Amino acid sequence: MPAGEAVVPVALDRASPIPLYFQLAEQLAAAIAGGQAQPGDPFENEVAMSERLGLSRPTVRRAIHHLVDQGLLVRRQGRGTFVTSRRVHRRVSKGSLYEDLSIQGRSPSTKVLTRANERYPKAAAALDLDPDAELLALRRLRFADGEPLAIMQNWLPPRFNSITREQLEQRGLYSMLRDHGVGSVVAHQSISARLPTAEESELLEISGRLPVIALSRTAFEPGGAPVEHAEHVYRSDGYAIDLVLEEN
Amino acid sequence: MPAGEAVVPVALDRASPIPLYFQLAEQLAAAIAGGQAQPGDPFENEVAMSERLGLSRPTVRRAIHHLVDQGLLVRRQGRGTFVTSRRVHRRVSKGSLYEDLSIQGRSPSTKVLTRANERYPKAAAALDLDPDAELLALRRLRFADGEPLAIMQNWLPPRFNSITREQLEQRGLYSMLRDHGVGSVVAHQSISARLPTAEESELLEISGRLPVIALSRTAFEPGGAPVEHAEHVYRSDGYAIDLVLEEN
DNA sequence: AAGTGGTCTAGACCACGTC
DNA sequence: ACGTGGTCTAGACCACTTA
Repeated sequence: MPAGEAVVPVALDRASPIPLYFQLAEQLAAAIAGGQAQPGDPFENEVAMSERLGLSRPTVRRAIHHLVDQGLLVRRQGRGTFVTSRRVHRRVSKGSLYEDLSIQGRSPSTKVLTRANERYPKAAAALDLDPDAELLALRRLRFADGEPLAIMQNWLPPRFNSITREQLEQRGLYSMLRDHGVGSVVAHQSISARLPTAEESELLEISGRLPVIALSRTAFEPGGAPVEHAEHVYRSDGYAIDLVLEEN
Repeated sequence: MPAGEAVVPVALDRASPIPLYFQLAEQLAAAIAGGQAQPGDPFENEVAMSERLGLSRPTVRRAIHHLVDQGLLVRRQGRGTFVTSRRVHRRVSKGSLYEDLSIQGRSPSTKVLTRANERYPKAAAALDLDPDAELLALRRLRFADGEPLAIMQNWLPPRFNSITREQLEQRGLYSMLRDHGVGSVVAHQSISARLPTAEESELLEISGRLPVIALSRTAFEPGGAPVEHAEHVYRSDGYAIDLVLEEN
């Protein structure tokens, strides 16, 4: 048994409605994030852990598997389980979809330009609606430290009509969608580049020949129902869209 | 029992080294891909399936969970399991990292411009090597239907020095890495836009004021070892980088 | 009330890598 | 030979949805 083996103290609450495997996974993740288990350290093996915690081995396996999915742990058959190098963690990166801009250390803010019902056949088609259907159209300007950064246009099906300007300013679009029962989504996103239109140049305060990043996205609920169509335009100077991807 | 319930014929080989849950998952996925189970169709419930196939319920659960991860199935507690709308499938999209350009219907080809050992402190730093370390540097030009599309520059640690020009032309970089024992990777990728340099304009045959998409990427093995640093430049007219993302 | 997925147990045997 | 993770079983009980 190596001296550096990470044995994480865990407190389980069997009365809690939170599943045991999830309680365990969260506490192990916290130990890794907190540095109690360093990258490269061997992790306690699952048989020992199940005995120590009074859990069955499949339950412990499930918790560990959860962390492997997030990139926090690596398992090597015949060798053991190890803490991953920090930069392989995919845990945070899932959020990259809606905070995909690198505004690190800058204070972000959003201004709602318009909130209206309008027709836009292209978005309606993406949302599986009649081309003439009225959509909820949102147009927002995104700032970092007071400088304009992006124009965000979103079109939503009529079922989201109850979303107000004030709610958007305060809480963001995807927080609102959650209130409407939208849990997880899968989005198809397309990124390109072009020169800005006159209107875009004005809103983004672009003077010279700076190109913009154009992002088009349609998001779907797991069942396949379209949730949102977005067309965003970003300034390209000093900003980039960061992604964490995996390939198997 | 609804009439449209999808009951997929499955043939399992218990003598095969391929795990049962994986055999089952593959055959169910094939049935969905082949249209035997249509989007929205209710799927056979797991208890019935385990009895029909002579498998334990956890094994069947594991196969189904595998397909849920790929976005092929959705499960609703108390209701059942359903085939997902086609566009929510994440199954294929994993490959988006290395074929992330939409060259649909166009025949791609690659020309190796240079293959050399050189120093490039920025890439060396990304690869956790000494700034003065010699790296394997690859410079390739990517075509679609004979038109130049992208300049691809990659830097790799010395352990990949055995990769030759000929292998690259024929089989692509990531196929080579696989031969060197690199299975899955996690990549941090940054996408921006700018105007091309004179050299880039020439190589990509850009005449006017067309911006380019600049992509920077560093890929890591699960254990955290850096595998590759890439800096790619794409023409932005008519081309876009397509991604499938998820948010939970 | 009935049927579905969600969780959990307590074992078993196998495959792989290291000593 | 030993220890590791990988697979699999045959049950059990709970939570949620629909009728």
